[in-house]
Amino acid sequence: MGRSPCCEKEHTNKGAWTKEEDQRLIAYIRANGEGCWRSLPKSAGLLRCGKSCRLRWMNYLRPDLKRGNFTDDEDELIIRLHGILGNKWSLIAGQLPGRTDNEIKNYWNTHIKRKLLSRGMDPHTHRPLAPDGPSSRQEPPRPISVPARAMFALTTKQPAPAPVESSDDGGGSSGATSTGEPRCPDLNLDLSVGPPAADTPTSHSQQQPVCLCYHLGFRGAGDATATACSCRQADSSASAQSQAAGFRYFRPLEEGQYI
DNA sequence: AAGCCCAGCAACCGCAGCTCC
DNA sequence: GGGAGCTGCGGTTGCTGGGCT
Repeated sequence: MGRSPCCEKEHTNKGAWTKEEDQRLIAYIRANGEGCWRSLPKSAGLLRCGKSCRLRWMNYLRPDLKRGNFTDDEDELIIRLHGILGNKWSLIAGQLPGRTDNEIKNYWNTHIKRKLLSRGMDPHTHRPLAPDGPSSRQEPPRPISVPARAMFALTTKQPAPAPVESSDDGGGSSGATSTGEPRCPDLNLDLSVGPPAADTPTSHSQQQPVCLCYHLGFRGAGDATATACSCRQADSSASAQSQAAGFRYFRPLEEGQYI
C-alpha cells in the first residue's frame, strides 16, 4: 500500500489469509492461548508478522465474535458512544459484545455516517448540519479528547450542567430522540482526565463514577466478553496497573439512569 | 455481455502508550 | 530515569462483488 513494511522480515505473506493459515492460527491459539504476538507466527509456523496474526484473530477468528448485521439498537448505541468518546473505536467496541473496533469503524464510515447525514446531523460533531453543508465549515472534531487509556470517571449526578457539549441545541444524539424517548436526559458527563483519583479525593468523591462497561453489560469474569472490561481485574494484580489506569471505577447505574 | 463505478470489508501501516530491564 | 521492545489503536488503502450503463 505504498508504505514500507512494518516488519523487517522479508519473507512474510501479505494480503488475504488462506484457510490453512486461519486453521494454523486457530489451532495455535487454542493450544497456547493469546499473547506474545511477535513470536507467535514463528511458533505457529505462519509466514506472517505478529501484528497481522493479532489482527486476524481479533477481527475475524475469535470464537466470540458476532457476525451479521448491526441491529438498530447497536446503531443507536454506537452513535451515542461516538458522541461521548469520539473515534475511540476500541472503547466503543468494548461496549458492544462480539463486535470489533475494526468492524465498528468500517460500519461507522459506511453506514452510520450516512444515517446521521440523512438526519441532518454532522457525524463528527453530532450537531445539526450547518445550512451551507457539512464540510463547508471545518469544525474540529469533538472537543472531548479522551486518550485511549486515559483515566476518566463518569458521573451521573444531576442536574449540574454538563461540561460536555451536550445536545442542548436539541439535535445531539445523546438527547431526546424525535420520538420523545428520554434516551439520555440532561446527562452530566464529568470526564475527568488525569491521574487516578483513588487516593486523591476530589470534589467527585461523593459522586460514584460509573463504568460504561458495567452499565452496558460487561459484568466481569464469566462473561464471554469479560476481557473487554478490566474494571474488576484492576486491583487483582500488580501487572494490571496499566489497566487500572483505564476503567478502574465502576458502579452499576440505578433504574432509570441513562448514559 | 462487457465495462465501469462504487460500497463494503479485510488488511496494512505508523504511532502512541505501556512494560520491562 | 531512560531506553528498548511489544502491544494496541486509529487512519488509510486495496481488493472484491454487486449494481448500473
